[in-house]
Amino acid sequence: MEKIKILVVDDESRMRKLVRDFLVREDYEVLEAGDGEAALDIFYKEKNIALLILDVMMPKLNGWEVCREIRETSKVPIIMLTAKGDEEDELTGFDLGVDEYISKPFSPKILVARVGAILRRSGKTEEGNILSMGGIVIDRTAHTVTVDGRQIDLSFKEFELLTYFLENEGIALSREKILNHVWNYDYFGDARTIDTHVKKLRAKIGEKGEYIKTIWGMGYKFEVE
Amino acid sequence: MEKIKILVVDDESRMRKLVRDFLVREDYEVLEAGDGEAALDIFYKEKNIALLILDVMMPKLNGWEVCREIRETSKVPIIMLTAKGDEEDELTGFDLGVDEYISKPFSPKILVARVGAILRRSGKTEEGNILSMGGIVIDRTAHTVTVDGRQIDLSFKEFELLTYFLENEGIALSREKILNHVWNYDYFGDARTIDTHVKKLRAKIGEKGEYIKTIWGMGYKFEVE
DNA sequence: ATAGAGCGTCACAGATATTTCATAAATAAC
DNA sequence: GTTATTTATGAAATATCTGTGACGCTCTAT
Repeated sequence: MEKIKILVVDDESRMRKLVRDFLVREDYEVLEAGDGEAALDIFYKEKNIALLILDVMMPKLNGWEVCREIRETSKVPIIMLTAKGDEEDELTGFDLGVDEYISKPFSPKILVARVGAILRRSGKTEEGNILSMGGIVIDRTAHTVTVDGRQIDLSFKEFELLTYFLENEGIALSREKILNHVWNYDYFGDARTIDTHVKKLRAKIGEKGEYIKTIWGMGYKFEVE
Repeated sequence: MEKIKILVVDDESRMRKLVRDFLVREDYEVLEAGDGEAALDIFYKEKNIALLILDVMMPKLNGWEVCREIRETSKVPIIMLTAKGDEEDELTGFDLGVDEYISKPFSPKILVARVGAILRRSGKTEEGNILSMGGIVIDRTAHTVTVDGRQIDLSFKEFELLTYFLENEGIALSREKILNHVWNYDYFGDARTIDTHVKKLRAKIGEKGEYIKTIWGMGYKFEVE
């Protein structure tokens, strides 16, 4: 099983190292960025980053700016680090969609505990890695899918696509959005390739295929009635 | 739309009242319990409680015990209130599956912000992507429209057009303006096509079609009497 | 080397939406 | 009231989009 990836962004390498050490001890995989721009680069390039730890004070793009940018396209959990225990800052953060807020200096134990809690909550942790809806069960850890209890074989892309649909139940997804998430964000190909995968997916999940609805002129939507 | 229910548990009624006041102001529905047992009673009896706010120090069952009990059967978000800024307590809490941890004395603003953040995270709050007027509800996220609760099917253009109308309620819109916004800026066709779309829209939304008013010699206006 | 799976592309048919057009109805101006 | 202009309507003509099967490319296991 792959390790859970955490991106730590801080301009002080000493601080990054400190955080990294504690996280690595808990068996996370830690990526580092020294400023906001680098953070965005890594975030978009690297797939499956489970959590961001962002320092507020940084050159180029500060923590809030990175947060805002990321939130345009992703719901990845974000923990903010800030030097002051300033209440206003904290409020700004929650508005932007920050999940946690830890003020320096912090105890590493607290950091680790919060990281654990937040990952547990977002279902990205070893155990609770199951997505289930309308009789479709996706076990991300085992990389298996069952429909009404019967296991079905999906290719890698099909698996990713179905997962993306389940994660966004009830939300209309444009082809572009799907491409950006299931394929690489800089994928430069025919959007119609999605159609083909949707077709196969629908065929493989049988009657549940109806849950994948076509929104004419727009894209698709997964919806369980 | 029903209000979001929050259960506040604290043995000090003064504290409950304080918390309640701030939450009610944010339009949540607040239930109260004065001790752990009462909390469990209410939690199991009442349905759809979206969030628990638990004081740690309470008679009968304390906050940790209530939390453990609840976690046997539910993943409802839990915020813990504790008097001391004790780190050990906080760590205990995260292990038990506490979602947030606020130490007294706290600023009500922070409380409200965290409640908002946690509910947003758990997807219990309807995102602000809903336009509603005079019984017409447009959910941009799901790309659906309901009229008096009944869902209706709209084509892409119809959807865009209706959205544009709702966004500009009470404002007279020239055909040119409509073309520029709903169609492309460089659309190179007959403005009469709007008439056709308006006709269809009116037909599809039934009696509410009267809200789309014709302004003779000028264009249209969406207005709820 | 070969067969097979996965993936992306393409073309075509069928489905659906959009636009245009002719005509009827409504409104304003005189 | 009559005329000129504007809008509503239904139907027909276009345009656009999606579903589908086929094909080729790449990678992997044999």
